[in-house]
Amino acid sequence: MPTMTAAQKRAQAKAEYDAFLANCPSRQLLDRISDKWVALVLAALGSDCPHPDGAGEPRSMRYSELSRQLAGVSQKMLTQTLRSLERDGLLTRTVTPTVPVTVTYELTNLGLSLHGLMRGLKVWAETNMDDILTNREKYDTTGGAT
Amino acid sequence: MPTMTAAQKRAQAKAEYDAFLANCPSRQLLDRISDKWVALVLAALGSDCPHPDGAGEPRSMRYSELSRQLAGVSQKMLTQTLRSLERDGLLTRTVTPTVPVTVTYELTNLGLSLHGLMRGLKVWAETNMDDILTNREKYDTTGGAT
DNA sequence: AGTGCCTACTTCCCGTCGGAGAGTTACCCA
DNA sequence: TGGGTAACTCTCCGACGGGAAGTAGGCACT
Repeated sequence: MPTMTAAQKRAQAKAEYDAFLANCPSRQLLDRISDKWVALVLAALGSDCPHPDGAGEPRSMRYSELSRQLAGVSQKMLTQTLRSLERDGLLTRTVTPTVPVTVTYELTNLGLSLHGLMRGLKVWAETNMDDILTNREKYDTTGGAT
Repeated sequence: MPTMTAAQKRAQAKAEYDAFLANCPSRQLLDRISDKWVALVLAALGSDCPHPDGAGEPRSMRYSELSRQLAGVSQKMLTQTLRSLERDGLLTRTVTPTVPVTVTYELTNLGLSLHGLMRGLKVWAETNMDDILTNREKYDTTGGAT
């Protein structure tokens, strides 16, 4: 690939994002979205469960609502996760000056496109839990006691 | 849930797996698969790229091969990740007593079912990298300097 | 015989990250 | 003035990940 304009190079670079490479930006992105709380936040911010096949529409949720739904998340991690997702443009943060201030979060279109995958992960985990548990038992019994 | 056989309880538990609950086993599973290295290992252990639309067949790879492909992974994390994936029955570990011992890893059917999702994540990251980068710039410029 | 090397780990040290929980701000109402 | 609530923010600390060096054991070369 010798003679090439900058634009062409850029276009090719875009096409060549490869998360397998340590220094590729997409690696950092994959790292960020490969996160328990990111997955759960994105899964939560779609419809609850009405459309198991379709992706589901974005659903705006309040901070406290998310905190309740994602049982066990610390406030620190929830805030931190939401901030990074907002920064990446996956969701929007809206402050409404009500009695005590109300903050709502809602998926953007970009976020919605990830939502499908994340919901897929969640569903996969719930679906294959039994198999996994069985495999673990087998592994621990068979190979565990060397 | 008073009178119930163990089998009934198990059946109900299966139906009620919900990764949103902190104490649900599927939460732990989601936590485990929401991992940078897990995602990359699973993505790597499918065909390289020949069938961008189809999932791709499982491809057995050697330890050193994985180590090379997943640039930047520490041996410790690679071993650790592979072990946990083996324990969960997502891949098989095969030791061949060749010159220096050769260890190959290959996806099981269960692993293959996750492979699709992981590849999806990786592709998503590579595809939307530009948007994300743009959003970050915008965010850092707009909201960064309060 | 001894030295070296190769693969696939394992061990140790240490910096960073996540969890727990208390504190803070801002506003309204009694 | 005191209390209550939502959405954080701060602090401490233990656990986890990365880097690098050490290990096993079998062949190959000198």
